[in-house]
Amino acid sequence: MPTESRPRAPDAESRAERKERTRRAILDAALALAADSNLAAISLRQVAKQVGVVPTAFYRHFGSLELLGLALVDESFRSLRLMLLDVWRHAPEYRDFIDGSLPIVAQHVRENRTHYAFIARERVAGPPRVREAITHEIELITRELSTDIARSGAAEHYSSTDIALLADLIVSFVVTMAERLVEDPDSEARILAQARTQLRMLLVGALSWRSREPAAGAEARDD
Amino acid sequence: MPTESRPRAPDAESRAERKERTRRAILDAALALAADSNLAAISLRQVAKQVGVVPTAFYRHFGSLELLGLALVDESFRSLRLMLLDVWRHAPEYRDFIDGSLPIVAQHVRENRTHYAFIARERVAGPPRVREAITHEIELITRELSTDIARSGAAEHYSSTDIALLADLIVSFVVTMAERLVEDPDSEARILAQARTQLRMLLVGALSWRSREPAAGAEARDD
DNA sequence: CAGACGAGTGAACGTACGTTCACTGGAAGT
DNA sequence: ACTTCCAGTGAACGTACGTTCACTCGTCTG
Repeated sequence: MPTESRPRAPDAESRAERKERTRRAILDAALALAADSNLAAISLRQVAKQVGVVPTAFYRHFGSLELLGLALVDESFRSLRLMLLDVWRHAPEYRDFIDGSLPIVAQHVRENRTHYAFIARERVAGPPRVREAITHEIELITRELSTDIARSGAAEHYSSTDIALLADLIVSFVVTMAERLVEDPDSEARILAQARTQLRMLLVGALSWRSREPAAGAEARDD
Repeated sequence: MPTESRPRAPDAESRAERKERTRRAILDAALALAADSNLAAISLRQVAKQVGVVPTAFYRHFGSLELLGLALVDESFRSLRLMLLDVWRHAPEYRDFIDGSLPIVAQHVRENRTHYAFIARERVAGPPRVREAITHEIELITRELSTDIARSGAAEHYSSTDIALLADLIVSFVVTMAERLVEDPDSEARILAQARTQLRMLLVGALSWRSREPAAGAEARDD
């Protein structure tokens, strides 16, 4: 039996399509409102008004504002992880890692500014469940970076716990950098240039801190 | 002429004293409410209720919630700077710097948890003016750390701009650490131990990243 | 001692909030 | 064709919000 018995109108949307469209509109409206600086906790009614729908309709899609927040966290980190997969795949060498990865991260922040603004805000000021979800996602990324560092063999003389600490150091720094890019998008070039130098300070030093002789590429610097 | 013409009751407060007491109570109540996880923007009425005063009385002390926020930022950073002065005075050597300074910072966070929680939250989620004030204060601290690093001669082969970047790296890291201490006070020991190692990774490496031979104390490590 | 001052009061305003409930009307299922 | 389903409606609820205003009444001042 066919799913739709009367596919008369070719440009018409199915009921499921319309629902998904409204759901997306709610997510986007929530992001847009979260990007505005006023409130950390966004208002259900504001979201509904922006979507052009009555407040009650919200509950057809999300049981509460908190669940909407969790959905946004999920969505934000899904795209972020895709980006990171791409970064790590194309970064076998550390000199390349910094110069190659930072612009990709910056581009992703630029193209998903509302997501990052939401995450940055809710990470410290959101409802507890949302905060926990964000913290957990960042921990997962740190863990993945740890295994990636270990697999790359860049830190042979590191214990596994020290590798984890190094990964945490890098992730924390990038989180801070992303926050700055969100806060002041016009200064992207300056923020990136500074972060490039700082990450090099951090990595070149950290990768040689336990060894007596410099690690591979540690003393290579030409500018 | 005496300020008080009839000092009859010895335990009675002057009008100015009572006003100051209420002002302090408002500041404390606002901090206590900001420590709770619910709202980034605290409510004037909640503050008044906690103080045990009618909402209108608030305006005798602060023109708006934003001005109250700015007062709290001021107060928080005043005590923070006093602590930092103490830290920097007793840290002429870098090995000592880490082991000596981190516990002091941790103690200060522990003893002023509500202040730090307020700053951490409002830094990214507060009203724009409050956010700017916090950013500015942190920049001032970074600048002071820069001059302190330069004066100490620890980074002779650094350009002044690179010293500023190093200082920013350190301050950003400590801000992140403070946020974690606020979020999870029970893990203070673990957070501190990890931060100790990470700061050593960062500093030992960074201080030698431009020089061919290791900087003073860079290779000293015994655990 | 008498008047000015000013911290705190109490009522009232308009607005916005989250959530509930019964409902409508068109698409989906049979 | 007839029924079921369900995204969206609209009114209503109780509560909380920031801000205003005229006021009290103890303290300070001249």
